Amino acid sequence: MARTAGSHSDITGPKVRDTALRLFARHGYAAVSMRKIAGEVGVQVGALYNYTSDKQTLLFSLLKGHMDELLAQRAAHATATTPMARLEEFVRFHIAFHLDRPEAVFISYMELRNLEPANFDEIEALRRTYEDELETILRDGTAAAEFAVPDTRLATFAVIAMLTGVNTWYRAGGRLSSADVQDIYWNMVRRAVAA
Amino acid sequence: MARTAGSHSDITGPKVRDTALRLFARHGYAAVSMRKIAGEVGVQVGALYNYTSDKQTLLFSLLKGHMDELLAQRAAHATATTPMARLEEFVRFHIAFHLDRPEAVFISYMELRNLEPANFDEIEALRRTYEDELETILRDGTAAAEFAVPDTRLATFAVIAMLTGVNTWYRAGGRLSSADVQDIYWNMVRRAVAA
DNA sequence: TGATTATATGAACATACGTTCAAATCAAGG
DNA sequence: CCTTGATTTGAACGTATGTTCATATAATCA
Repeated sequence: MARTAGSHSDITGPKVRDTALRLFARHGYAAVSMRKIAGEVGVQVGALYNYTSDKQTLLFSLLKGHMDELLAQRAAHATATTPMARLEEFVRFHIAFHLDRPEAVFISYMELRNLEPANFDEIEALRRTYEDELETILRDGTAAAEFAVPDTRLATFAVIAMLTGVNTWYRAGGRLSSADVQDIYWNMVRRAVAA
Repeated sequence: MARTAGSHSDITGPKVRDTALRLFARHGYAAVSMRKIAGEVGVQVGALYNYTSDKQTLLFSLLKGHMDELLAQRAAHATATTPMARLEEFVRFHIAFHLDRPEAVFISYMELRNLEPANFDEIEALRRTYEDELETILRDGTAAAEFAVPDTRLATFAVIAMLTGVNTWYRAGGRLSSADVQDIYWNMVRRAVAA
């Protein structure tokens, strides 16, 4: 017996995960059937259930994996000390990370509403943790008079929306590199919040 | 015979449209069945087809109506002359308009991928028209040395993403009014682009 | 090789989908 | 009141959905 156990211990086959990620991003969770995923993997639909307990768990697992990696990589890259340097680091990290995995980013806010409540709450808590890192930077910088931000919570939302928006237009291989985009956006963010 | 004619002339019943808008925004186009819409309207599913030729046309009609109103209202509110004043006017208009109809805004970029190609192209053209208005302002201001924007196309995307992001957190009746939000965001936008 | 375990198949299940249409109901005017 | 036309019903259509499971195949290791 190899059927996957409870939802906490799915070790979904990577090919199933990759295929589901791509199809969910392209057509949306509700519009992609388990049979479509199986077809792209090259397998009959029943075989998918050796790798996930159900479709909802597959979606949740993709979003959870994405958020876990976001927080892990962010922790690994946070080394600066002054608010200004920390903000620049955050901006560059956010753009680089998000441009590297557009599909995971896309479904991670597009398919949130298709999560069952408990799963939704778990993903939202992780997102909140990430946003709080930026807010802390903005608050520290404001306290140190490096930034002039009247409302740190709003500024956090504004900066994150602006940065994540890059994914709506950026295409790898286009006129600009990730580093180019980072330079331009960092310039705008800095001027928007600097004292 | 009263069945709706071709998709160009649907005069969908307002209650059907309102219900569909709300359900599509809450659960997503693919997850909402015609039977669910009918149930909320208080009618059997067959009756819906007196008001729309099919489900896809219903979605398209909602998005088209939203974009048409966006462009019409924008045209009615564009009166300023200097780049700085025009930018402020655009920022305040965008926030006010979007905060007023969060559900229409939500489905208008969330359900784009569920449009058939021809319908998608039509909505995208309207969106592009709107974005071009902002880009023109940024270019004029840069030429007049009022703004310092290295890449007007990127700055356009950045500003629009930042402004539209308001809809992800704003809730009517909360701590801030639409005017408060406009003040705070205009302050950030101005500093991000000003020379 | 033979036994054991891990995967894959193919068919079935109950349910849901978008759409159509004859028949029933309703609204308005003469 | 009766006719005419607009609207709604209720049932049916073919197809698709997520999930299960006995059976068959493939891989692993003694």
